[in-house]
Amino acid sequence: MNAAADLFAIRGFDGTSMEAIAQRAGLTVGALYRHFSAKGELLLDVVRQALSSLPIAQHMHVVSGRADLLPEMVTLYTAPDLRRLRRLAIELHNAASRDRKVAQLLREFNDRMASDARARIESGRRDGTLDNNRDADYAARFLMVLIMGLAHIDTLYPSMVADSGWRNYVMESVGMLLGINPR
Amino acid sequence: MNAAADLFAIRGFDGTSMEAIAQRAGLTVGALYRHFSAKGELLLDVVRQALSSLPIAQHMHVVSGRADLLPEMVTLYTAPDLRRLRRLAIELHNAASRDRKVAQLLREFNDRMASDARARIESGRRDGTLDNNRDADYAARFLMVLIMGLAHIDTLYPSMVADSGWRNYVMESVGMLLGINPR
Amino acid sequence: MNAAADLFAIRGFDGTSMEAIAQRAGLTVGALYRHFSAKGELLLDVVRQALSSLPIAQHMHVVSGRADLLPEMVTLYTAPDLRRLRRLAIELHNAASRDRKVAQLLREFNDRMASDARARIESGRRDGTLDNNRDADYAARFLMVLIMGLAHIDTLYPSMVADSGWRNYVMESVGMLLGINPR
Amino acid sequence: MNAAADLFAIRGFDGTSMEAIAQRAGLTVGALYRHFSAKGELLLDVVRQALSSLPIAQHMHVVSGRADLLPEMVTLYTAPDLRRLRRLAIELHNAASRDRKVAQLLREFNDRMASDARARIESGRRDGTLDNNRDADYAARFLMVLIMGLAHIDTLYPSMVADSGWRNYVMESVGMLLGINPR
DNA sequence: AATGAATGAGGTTTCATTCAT
DNA sequence: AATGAATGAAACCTCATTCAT
Repeated sequence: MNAAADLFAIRGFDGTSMEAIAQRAGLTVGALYRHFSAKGELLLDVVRQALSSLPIAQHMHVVSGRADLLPEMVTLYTAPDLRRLRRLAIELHNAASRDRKVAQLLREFNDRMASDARARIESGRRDGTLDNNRDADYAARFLMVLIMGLAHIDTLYPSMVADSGWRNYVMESVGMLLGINPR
Repeated sequence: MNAAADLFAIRGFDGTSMEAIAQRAGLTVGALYRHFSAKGELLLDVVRQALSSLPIAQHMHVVSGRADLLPEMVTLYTAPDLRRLRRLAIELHNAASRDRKVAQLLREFNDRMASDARARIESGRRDGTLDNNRDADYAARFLMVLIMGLAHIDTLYPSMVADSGWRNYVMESVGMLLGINPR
Repeated sequence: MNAAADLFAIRGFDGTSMEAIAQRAGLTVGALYRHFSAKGELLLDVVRQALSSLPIAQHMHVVSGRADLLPEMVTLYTAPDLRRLRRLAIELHNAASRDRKVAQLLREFNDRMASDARARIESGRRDGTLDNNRDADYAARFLMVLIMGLAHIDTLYPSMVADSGWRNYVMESVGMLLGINPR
Repeated sequence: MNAAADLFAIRGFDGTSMEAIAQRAGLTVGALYRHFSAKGELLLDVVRQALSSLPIAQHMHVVSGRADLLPEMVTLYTAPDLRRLRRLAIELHNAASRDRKVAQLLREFNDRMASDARARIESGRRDGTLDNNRDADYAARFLMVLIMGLAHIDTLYPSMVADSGWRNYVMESVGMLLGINPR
């Protein structure tokens, strides 16, 4: 599964052969088929694992409720060492537009993430961390959209990946959008 | 080329056969090869045409300089009838991560777009349309990132596509980020 | 198609690879797929051709109506040089029990054959060639069943294939069953 | 072995995997190989068992010598609940045309059956049950051929399977062929 | 005795590309 | 310029068989 995730991220689903996955995993193709009934099934499993290992998903479980962490959570996606993760995220969307099941998994995941973000925003407003009355649901989804955009940073502006000024700009922008109160 | 663009958007580059393209274009495979020396070449041409037909590119040529149009330009990407365009944009990024030449085309295009946006922002500041001192270059790129995120709206939140509240939210947010002055 | 028919008869459908068919036909596998969309389709076409080339089918078109030819028509199936045809007939039944479409083709064909035989029997009774009142429909089907049994002669009793006494016995038996009048 | 016989009858030899047999038998592939050295060996054993469980074979042992039972013995093969048996019989012939050893088993079996039938016919003539001078050996083999034809009744004329008029017709015909005296 | 993961060879199918016509 | 049959190299998948446990 690790091998598959790697290759799907590097070469895409269509560009990755079962042979290649098997080789990278140190097995034969037949062996692969004992564990995954089809290539599509393997993708599905990779998707499931990838989604739950995504930084936002991790955050959601570990640190609950705090709104002031949202800017950091978004900015996380620009980290230089997450390049593969970004590719995989895009690949997921790609697969989703071709495969019903992947699409559903993705939709469920995104809804869950948006829900969490929204809850944080609403709680932030109650405790005064946030000072902004714009629709919380839209705000939450806007953040997710932004994250998805950031996943393309490597092809859009490769030079930004290592640019700390850019990271600050992103954080600040998210803060503005949500209306985070200075300290 | 139109047929190819359609199919690349719907099924992806790998998922589209030369046979299928020929059929949709109303000719045969052999004829296709008289015009394009290889499938990759065809992709490149499709990319070139697609990039120049993208709404931003159009805007750039037609209406120059005005900063207050930026929110609209971004929001354009959420229109229900541009679904195929969004798919194609993503597919381009996909191709770029596999193909050097596509990657270069895309980089050049994005740089041009960011330049234009930046010029608008700077001009907006001079004439008072914008009231904001944050880095203009980052701002321009941020908009491009956002547009790319919006290209994923169909898989992220299909229900938002026809939601006019959402469109307003996006416009408003872009306005906030740029510091557009209420006229 | 000829190559396929040969091989299906010799090794059966499952035992015949597209590679083998291509080789025998002097082509490559890919070329085969330009003409037949799948192995099953090829089988179907072979079946169609085989059915219409079957001796009974030929007889039906050429010599119509005469009842006194029925014994010969049945006995035909024991001829030494029709071994491949017998194998193919059995293979058809085999395929029919696995594949819906083949089953339907076969059913339609058998019904047509039985109809023809029945018409001959009824006409034979009217003109006095046959002297027997047993149900004509059952009689016609019984002949078809018998033919199918004779298709197994090579595995049942290989030595009978070249035995002219046996051929006479079969003809005589069919005559008895139908009540053919000694001229 | 029972599981194997079932599956061979339903899906054919080639269409049945060792995995499937193991599963249906409630064990694993490895276990299967402890009992049968190869798939072909398993087939051979299934064939042996199937042949000895065939109705004729049973009859032969239980009720010996009587000629007047022959029509019933033949007609037995049209019973609605013997569908699987008919499929298996055909499958045996199929296997025989591919596998030497199966072919030999089948030949021996058929010779034994024909011998028995012939003995009954000859004894029937001596005791006056049968009134017919045609060659007893041919007659016996003709019955076997007929039985084989009846094995195809499900694909030839499915509607006949439950038709009691048809059963009578078959019995009567066999009676005629053998010259059974109305008691 | 039994398990079930692993192998390796083979099967069907697809497809970019070529080429005689 | 166009056709469409043909090629050859892959791709996905299956399966009889083996073998460490």
